[in-house]
Amino acid sequence: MVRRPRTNPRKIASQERSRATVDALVEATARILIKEGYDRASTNKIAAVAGVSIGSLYQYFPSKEALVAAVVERHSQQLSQVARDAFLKAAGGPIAVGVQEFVRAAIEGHRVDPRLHRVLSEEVPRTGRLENVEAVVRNAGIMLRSYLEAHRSEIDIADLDLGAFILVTTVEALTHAAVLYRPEILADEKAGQFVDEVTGLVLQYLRIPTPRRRTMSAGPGVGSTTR
Amino acid sequence: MVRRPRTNPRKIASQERSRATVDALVEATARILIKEGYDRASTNKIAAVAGVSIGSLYQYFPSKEALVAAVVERHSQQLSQVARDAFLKAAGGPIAVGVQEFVRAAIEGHRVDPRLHRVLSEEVPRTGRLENVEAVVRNAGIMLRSYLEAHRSEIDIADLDLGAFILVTTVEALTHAAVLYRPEILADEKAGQFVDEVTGLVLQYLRIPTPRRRTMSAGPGVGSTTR
Amino acid sequence: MVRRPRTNPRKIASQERSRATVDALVEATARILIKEGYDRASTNKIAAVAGVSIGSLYQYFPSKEALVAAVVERHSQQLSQVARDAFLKAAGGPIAVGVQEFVRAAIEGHRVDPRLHRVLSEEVPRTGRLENVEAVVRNAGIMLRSYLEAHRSEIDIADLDLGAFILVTTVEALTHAAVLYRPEILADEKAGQFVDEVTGLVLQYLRIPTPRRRTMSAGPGVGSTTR
Amino acid sequence: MVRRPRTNPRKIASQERSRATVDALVEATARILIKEGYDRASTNKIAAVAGVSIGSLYQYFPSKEALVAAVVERHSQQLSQVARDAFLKAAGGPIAVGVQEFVRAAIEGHRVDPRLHRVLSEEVPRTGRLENVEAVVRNAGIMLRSYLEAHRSEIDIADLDLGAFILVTTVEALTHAAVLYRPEILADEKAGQFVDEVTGLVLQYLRIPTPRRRTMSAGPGVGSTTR
DNA sequence: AATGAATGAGTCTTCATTCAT
DNA sequence: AATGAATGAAGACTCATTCAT
Repeated sequence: MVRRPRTNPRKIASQERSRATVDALVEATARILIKEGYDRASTNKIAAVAGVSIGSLYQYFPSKEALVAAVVERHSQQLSQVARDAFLKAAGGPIAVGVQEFVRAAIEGHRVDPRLHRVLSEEVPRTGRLENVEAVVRNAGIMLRSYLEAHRSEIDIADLDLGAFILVTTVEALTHAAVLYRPEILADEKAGQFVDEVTGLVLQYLRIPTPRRRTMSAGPGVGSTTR
Repeated sequence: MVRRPRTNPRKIASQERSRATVDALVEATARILIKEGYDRASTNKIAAVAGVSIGSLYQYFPSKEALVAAVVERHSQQLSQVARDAFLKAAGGPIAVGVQEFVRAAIEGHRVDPRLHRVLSEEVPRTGRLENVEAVVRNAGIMLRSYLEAHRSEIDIADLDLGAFILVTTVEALTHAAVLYRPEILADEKAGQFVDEVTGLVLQYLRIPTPRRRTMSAGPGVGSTTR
Repeated sequence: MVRRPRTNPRKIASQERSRATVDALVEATARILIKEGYDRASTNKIAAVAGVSIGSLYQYFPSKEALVAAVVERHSQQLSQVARDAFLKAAGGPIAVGVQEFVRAAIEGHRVDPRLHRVLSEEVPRTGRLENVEAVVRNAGIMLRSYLEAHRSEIDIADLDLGAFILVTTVEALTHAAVLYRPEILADEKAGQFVDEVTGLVLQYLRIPTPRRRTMSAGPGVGSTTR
Repeated sequence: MVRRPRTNPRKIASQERSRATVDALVEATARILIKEGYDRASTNKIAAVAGVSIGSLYQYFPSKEALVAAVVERHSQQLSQVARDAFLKAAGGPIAVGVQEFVRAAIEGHRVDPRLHRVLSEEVPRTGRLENVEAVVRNAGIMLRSYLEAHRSEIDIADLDLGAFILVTTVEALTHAAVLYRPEILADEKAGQFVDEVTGLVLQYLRIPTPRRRTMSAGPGVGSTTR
C-alpha cells in the first residue's frame, strides 16, 4: 500500500489534539459543576482546571451554556445506554423480571455520576439547549410504553400513555431520591429490599400478582436476590 | 404602666410599614425568580420591583440568599398548610378516601404557585439556608408515616419508614410532573382519571383491595368522583 | 418661611454629585479619545481617568457608545452655539459681511476643540446613536438656506437647496482642513488672507461683486480686516 | 546561465499563488471593512473570508494594520490613476473644460468604491502606515497647482499654493459629500446641474467669466452636457 | 510554505454589597 | 430608617498573534 501523504496523519494528530482539548473541557466542566455548583462555575475556572487557555475554550464552545450542554449530553448518553441495555435485556423475559431489571437500571443510571446528576437536575436552568435535561426520562418513557404494549395481554392497564408516564416518573423519582438523598436505603444489605419494594409497587400497579408481604415465608419472591 | 399614646401608634405604624416593605421585597423576589430565573435575579432589580431602595433591601435582608430563603420559607408555609389540612381531613376516615385526599392535596400544593415551585426546585442551589427546599416533602413523609402507623392493621407493609418514603416520593413526583410538565393530564375532564390512577397505585402498594380496571363495570371505584 | 425638610438639600446634593460624576466621565472620554483614539478608548481607562469606578460609569452610561455619544452631543452643542451666534449676528447686515462672519464662525467652531473634532470625524463609526456626528453641519445648512432665501434678491442662485449644500460643505471642509491639517494657513499674519479667499469664493459663487485680486490697490476689500 | 525548467515554472507558479493569496487577503479585508467596519474587522475573519489560514495571513502581512494599509494603498492607486488621467486629459485644453474634467474625475474617483471610501475616511485611525489615507488628495493638490501655474495668465489668483489647496479641498469635499451622503444630487437627470455648479464655483473663484445663472437662455453654458 | 490549535491580555459589562448623606 | 451613589471583584467573551506540526 502506498504511503499516505503527511497530511492525513497531521490532520489526525491535530484532530486528536482538539479532541483531547474538548474532552478536557467537558470533564473540567463536570468536575466544577459538582464542586462549585452551576452559579460558581465560570468559564475561566473551567479553562484553568482543564489546563487550557480561555481562548481555546471559546474556540470549541461558544458559551458557558454550550459547555454545560455538552456535559448534559455526555451524561445523557451514558444514561440512555443504561436504559437501552435494560430494555434489551428485559425484552424476551417475564414481566416480573423485566420490571426488576428496570428498577435496577434506574439505580445504576443514578449511580453513574450521582453528584453530577444532582447538580444537573437541581441547578441547571432549563433554557436554550439545556431544555432537554430530562430528555432521557422522556425516552425511557417511550421505551417503557413499547414494553407495556408488547405485554398488554398480561397486564391490566387502561391508558398506556398515562401508565407509562406514571411508572417512569415513579421509578425515576424513587431511585433518584434513594441514590441522592437516602444512600442508607441502598446499603448493601438493604438494597434488595428497596428494589423489591419498588418492583412490587410497579407490578401491583399493573395488577401482576405478587406475594403478600406479611407471608413472606410463602416462597422466594421476585426480588429476593441482592445484586 | 401608662400608655404613651403617641409613641405606640407610631411604632405600630412603622412596624406595619416594615412589614409591608418586607412583604414587598419577598413578593418581588418571587416574581423575579419566576420571570428571570435564579441566575438573573439581582438584588437591584428586586429592590426596584419592590419599589424600595437597594439600601432598604439590605436593611431587611443581609444577602440575596436571605431573600430567596424568605421566598422558600413563605412558599413552604403554604405547602405545609395544604399538607396539614389534608392529613387532618383524612385522619378519621377510611384509607381509600384518605389516600385520594393526599393525592389531591399534592396537586393542590403544586398548583399554589407552579412557576415559582418550578424555579425553586430546578434552579435554586441547595446551599446555606437554602438547603431546606425539600423540607416540606420530608415533613409530609413524617405525617404520612404516622398516618400509615395509625392504619397499620388495614395495610400490608413491611417497613413503615421505607413505605412512607416511597409513597411520599412517588406522589410528590407524579403530581409535580403532571402539574409542571403535563398540564393536559390534569385538564378538567381527565384530572379524575389521573387522581384515580395515582390513588390506585398507592392503595395497591399497600395491598388495599381495589377494583380491577378492565372490569370497571363492577361498580363505582374509589376515584370515580371528579372534583 | 418654614424650614424645608432635609430631603431637598440632600437630593440636590446627590444630584450635584451625580452631575459631577457624569461630567467627569464625559470629560475623561473626550480626553482619552484625543489621546488614544477611538479604538483604544476603553471603558475601564475612561473610568480610571475620570477617577470613578467602572461600576459608576455603567450606572450612567450603558455602553462605550453612549459615552462617546455624550461627547459628541456636548461638542455638537458648542458648535451649534457658535453657528447660531454667527447667523444671528449676520442676520441684518449686508451679505458680504455676513458671509465673512460665517467663515470666521466656521474657523472658530473648528478651534473649539480641534483634536477632539478630528477624532470624532475621523475615527468614530457612524452607528447607532453615533450616526449624527454630522448633524451640526446639516443644521448649519438649514440655517444657511434660510439666510440665502432672505437675501434672494441680491444673489444669483438657481437652486437654494443645492446652493446651501454646496456652500456649507465647502466652508466646513476648508476650515476643517485649514484648522486641522494646515495650521500655518491660519497663522496670525495669514489668517486674514484665508478668510478673504474663502469669503470671496462664496461671494463669487453667489455672483456678489468682489474686487479683482490683482488690483488690490483699488481699495480696502471686504476681508482686509484681520481679527 | 542554463535554465532549470522545472524550478522556474514552479517558482513562477508559487509566485503566482502568493500573489493570488495576497490579493485574496486584501480583497477580503476590503470587503470586511465595508461589511463590519474597522472595529469589527478581525484578522481571523479576514483569513476565513479569503479562504486562507490565519497562519498564512501572518506570513504575508505582519499585522492587521498592514492589511488595512494594503487596502488603502490599492484604493489610493486607483484614485490616483483617475486623477492623473484627468490632468492629462485636461492639460492642453481651455480651463473651463479642464475644471469640469476635474470635477467629473473627482466624482468618478468617489464612485470607484464608495463604501470602502467611506470606511477608510470615517473609521480608520490615522496611525502608523495609515497616516497617508489622504495622500491622494495631497497629490491631486500638487497636480492642480501645476495646472494652475501653467494657466497663470488666464486666471486671477494671488497665492497659487493657497488657491490649489482651496480648490482641491473644495472639490474633494463636495464630490465626497454628494456621492456618499446625497446620492439624489447625482441622480442621472441632476448630475449635470451639480457638475455645472461645482465647476462654476471653481471658475468664478479663478475669475474666469461664467454665464449668469438667471439668464441661462444666453447660450449653452460650460456644463450643459450631461454624461 | 501552510495549517489551525493555542494563547492570554484585555474588553465590556454585571451585580452583590457598602456607606455617606 | 431611607436613599441611591459608589464600589470593584469577577464574569463572559474577543482577537491579534504565535508556534508546533
